[in-house]
Amino acid sequence: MPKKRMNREQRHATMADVAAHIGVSRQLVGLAFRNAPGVSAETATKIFSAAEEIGYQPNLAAQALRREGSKYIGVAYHTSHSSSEELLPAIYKAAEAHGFKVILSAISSRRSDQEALNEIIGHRCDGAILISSTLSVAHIKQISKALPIVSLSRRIEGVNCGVVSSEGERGVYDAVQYLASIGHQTIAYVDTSEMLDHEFRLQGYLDAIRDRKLMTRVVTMSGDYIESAGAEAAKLFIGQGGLPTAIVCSNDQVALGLAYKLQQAGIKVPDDVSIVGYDDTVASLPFLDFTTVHQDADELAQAAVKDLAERIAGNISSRKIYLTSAKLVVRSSTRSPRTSQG
Amino acid sequence: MPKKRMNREQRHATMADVAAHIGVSRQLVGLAFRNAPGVSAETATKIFSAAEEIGYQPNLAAQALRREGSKYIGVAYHTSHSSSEELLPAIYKAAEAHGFKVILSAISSRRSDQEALNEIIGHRCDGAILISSTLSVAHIKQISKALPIVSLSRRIEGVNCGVVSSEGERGVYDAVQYLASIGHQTIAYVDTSEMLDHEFRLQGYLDAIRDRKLMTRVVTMSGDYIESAGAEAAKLFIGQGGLPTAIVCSNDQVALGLAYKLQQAGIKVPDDVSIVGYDDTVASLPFLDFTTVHQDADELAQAAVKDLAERIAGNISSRKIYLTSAKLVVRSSTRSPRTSQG
DNA sequence: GGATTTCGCTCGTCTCTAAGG
DNA sequence: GCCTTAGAGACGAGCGAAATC
Repeated sequence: MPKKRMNREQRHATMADVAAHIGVSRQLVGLAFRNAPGVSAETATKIFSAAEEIGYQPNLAAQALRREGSKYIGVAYHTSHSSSEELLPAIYKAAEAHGFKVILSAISSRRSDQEALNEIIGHRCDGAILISSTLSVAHIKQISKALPIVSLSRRIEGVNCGVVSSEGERGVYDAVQYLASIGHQTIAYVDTSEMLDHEFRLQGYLDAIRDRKLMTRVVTMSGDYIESAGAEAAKLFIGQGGLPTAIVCSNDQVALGLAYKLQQAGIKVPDDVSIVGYDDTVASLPFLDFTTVHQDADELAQAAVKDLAERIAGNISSRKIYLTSAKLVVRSSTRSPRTSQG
Repeated sequence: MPKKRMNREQRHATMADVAAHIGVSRQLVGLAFRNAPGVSAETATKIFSAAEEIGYQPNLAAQALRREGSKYIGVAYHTSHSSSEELLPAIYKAAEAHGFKVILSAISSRRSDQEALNEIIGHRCDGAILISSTLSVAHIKQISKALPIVSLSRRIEGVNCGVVSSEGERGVYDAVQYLASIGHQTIAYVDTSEMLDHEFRLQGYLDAIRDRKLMTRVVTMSGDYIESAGAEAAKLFIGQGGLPTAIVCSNDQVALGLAYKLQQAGIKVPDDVSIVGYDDTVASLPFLDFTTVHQDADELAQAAVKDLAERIAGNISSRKIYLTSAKLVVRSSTRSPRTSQG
């Protein structure tokens, strides 16, 4: 004897409940919640206070189903990337400003990009932001036919989607120029080949070194954990004897691993060696206070959401790339090199 | 002249499309996708391959709307907590095993617990897991009337919800006992008063110190960033002269900040001072290799999801607490103290 | 007649009953 | 009995059109 319906107390309130509570039609409640014109101010207040009283919250599934667009933006991101800490809140905010809600879909070693994307499609998101996605170009190309896509932190080519990334070549270039300007002659770079878009940051290093007519010294790492990549790099620098006076890293986590390991070996930062990171995530922690290249989460998020919103509206359909600012922030992990003595 | 309907190509495929494609009824497709009995194996394969071909993905909104239960579990979590990295994938997995999908809802300085929860309610999740929620007891109490709740990493009292947390008192107790057993006499503890459930870990320290008849030395920090709390604690230890031979921290991030700052001051870990963390997040990074207390993300996630699933099924309605294992993992940040010399 | 309110159909799926091969 | 279809009524809200004051 299955009961047809839960009793009133136990189920969630609906528009009809709100309407019945104050004796108006369900549709009128709907208009009020959509801020549609045609609801008198007086009635609106009555409706909202009644909704509050009985604890009404709009059913998002019903809205998404009925609307022509779901008004959702799907965001696929890696739980293990520290940059998400800043990025996700920024995306929430930017999405809200454009009238979208956010559906997060996590990627991890146990949950593939594809699974994350399927969930986004299942929710009928109007568009998706893929953060640091490693899906193949062909695959993203195919997906982008069904759904507007923005690739964040990966400058994918050959796909008609939005591409948003910080201008790594500029940021690293500036960092190297700065180091050279305060007297550094041997400036090394720690490259992490598995990191997306690593090549642009590396290029910035190479360009600056060329312009300054210095010697390049690039250490390329491929570790899983990026902090560990920095630590491994430290071993190489120590082992090879000639320690450079400055080291630029492809990201903050690498810089942390590097600095930690160097200091453990009795090499002081910045006294013996200057270190520069990238991203301004952990670098901004007061006890580290690393010089780094700041990429602004809000700027990235706003560019991504704005482009996506326009794609959803049908105003863009070709590839478009946005490079957001990458600004050198000088803190206490860098200083002029010691004047070499005897 | 607004068009009533997008043309077939541009909208997402539905069950009806799949059915039409192979000339069966829409209902049969529904049965197949629900793995309901009454579909021949042959037909099932035809249906699934047709679905694949035309790119059909079930509309989650429609499912959630129609079903008695949405089969969603909402998870509210802080983007800035590193423990989420492991926990979220573990929750996805556990939820799937119980037939639930996961809806993530981020909490940050720009998005309150309340907003996160409203989204979860809006999706009509059947239950919610609140990770490290700082909502008031009264508030959670109220929410738990509308929705089964599990509090993860916060041992909330006075609310009829599931409570899952690692057995911090045991883990820290074991850590201190271990340090004492290898010869340490002065063992300090860094407490972070703003961290949820910090008191249980502290209690483990106090109990072990009492049992070993040693002196307590607790440094209580209240910083925003927990790595910074560790760094600040380092300053205190250095300033106060008498450095302990071992320091136990309330979590790994504190241990990292502490170790970094101590080494910067020329104090070697573990030669001069042994350090123990808690959580086994960053502690497991190879270059750190900190001794720590491991709390198992899968164990936490499974306990949380299982309890929640039973609450949803109506089998539990009172408060129930699960303490998951907290195991000391000895790595290279601890060793016997130097024998003191004149 | 303009502001306010209501009607009626619809989104895609589930679920139930009844019945056909 | 097996597998399959038909038909119909939800679920909760959106939205164009019609009705009311």
